[in-house]
Amino acid sequence: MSGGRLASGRSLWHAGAVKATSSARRIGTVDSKTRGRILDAAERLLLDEGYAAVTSRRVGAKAGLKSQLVHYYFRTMDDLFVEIFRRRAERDLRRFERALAADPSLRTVWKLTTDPSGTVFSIEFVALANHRKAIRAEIAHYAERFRAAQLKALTSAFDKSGITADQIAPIAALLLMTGVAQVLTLDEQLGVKTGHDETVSYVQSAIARLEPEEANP
Amino acid sequence: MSGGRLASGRSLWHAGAVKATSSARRIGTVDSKTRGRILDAAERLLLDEGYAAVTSRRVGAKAGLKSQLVHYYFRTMDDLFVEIFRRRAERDLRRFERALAADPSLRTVWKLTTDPSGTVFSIEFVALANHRKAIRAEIAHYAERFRAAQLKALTSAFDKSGITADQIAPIAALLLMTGVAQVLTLDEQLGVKTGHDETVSYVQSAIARLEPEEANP
DNA sequence: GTCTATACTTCGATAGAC
DNA sequence: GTCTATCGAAGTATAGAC
Repeated sequence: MSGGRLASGRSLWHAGAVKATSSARRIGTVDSKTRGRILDAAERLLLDEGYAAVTSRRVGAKAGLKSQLVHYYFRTMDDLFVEIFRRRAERDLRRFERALAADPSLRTVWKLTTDPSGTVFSIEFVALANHRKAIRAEIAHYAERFRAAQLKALTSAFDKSGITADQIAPIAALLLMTGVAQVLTLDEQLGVKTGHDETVSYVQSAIARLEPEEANP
Repeated sequence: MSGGRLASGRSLWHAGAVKATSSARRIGTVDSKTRGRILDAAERLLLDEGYAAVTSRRVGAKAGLKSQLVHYYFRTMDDLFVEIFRRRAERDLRRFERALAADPSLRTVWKLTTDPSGTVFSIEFVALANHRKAIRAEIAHYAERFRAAQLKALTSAFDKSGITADQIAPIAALLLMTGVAQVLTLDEQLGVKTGHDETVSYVQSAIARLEPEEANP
């Protein structure tokens, strides 16, 4: 077939000679509107077709720009990936904190955890992180932050509902919910739905048992 | 950087002109020893560096063969991917059935489910399936078979231990275990371990509660 | 800030000799 | 069954004009 990108590019697979010293190469400002469009296009591409589809040429095309502009705003494609991830993670983190501040309950955590696009996003990045060190570090960092935020909310929800540690520890409940959400989403991507209804209703009844109804439906 | 492969290749990303009719191109026999070596090398590469590292050239190098031999044994790279998957899935499936025939218990299912290489393998393929139709179909097929085999074992284990459906349905228990195993493995790949000990011991005690000790430790 | 042009690398795939 | 040779496409990245 044709050439491509994912197998050896200077910056993509090995570290590459970074030429740390000289290099007067110009880089666009972070608050540029064009830069935002590039990130939008790249994120869409990532979600729809996987990280392998995120090439400077395709991103440029999707954004209606010359592919070279991608290189103007991002020194390497790794930089672009890290930025896509950071931007999205930061946004989701805020959304999370806002929702949990408004209603710190088990069911809110469950609702947020089962957002499919969030899972697709993180699966794609875990696969990507599998072989790109710079990206792995970034993801690990946000994974910890996410878990901390969720744990905090879950802990306060447990306190409120009087759930004790000998029933289940908040952190265990969190990993359980995260895991279930992940399998369900992955399955769905494949078109597999065996047992989904039973599992969802099990989780929901477990939540209802631990955290009896109070106000919202 | 350099060229590469994963972004547009004729057969990799779009369907490509398959030229279904003519094409007298020769293909090696399925029982060839060389073919096996190619599959071994490709599987290792996939596990260690991700699917993007599986190119005909790199596979050839890893197997100590000319890359063209990869094309001799596999018409397209998609064919190679499907074969890697099929071979491994079939092997795991047999291993599964053997282990569960010997000891059809909840804890055996848990032990098998938490094999990290199995999870890494399937994550990699789910990411791959995200944008390759032919592969997705294959994975979905095996996912169903796996689940069926596991479910059968779990159902018989539940019967044996007298676990009833109003505690938890076998299929729900299966998805729960699969999900937890997935999160744990993914986390570990990133170097994140927050809450793992608590979660593992929760699962183990849940298993012990549902399925009281009998013989093996 | 954006564009044209271009260097260089790797990829998938095939043809044809041995 | 394996090798040499080669095509054509796509990728990352840079230089330099506008």
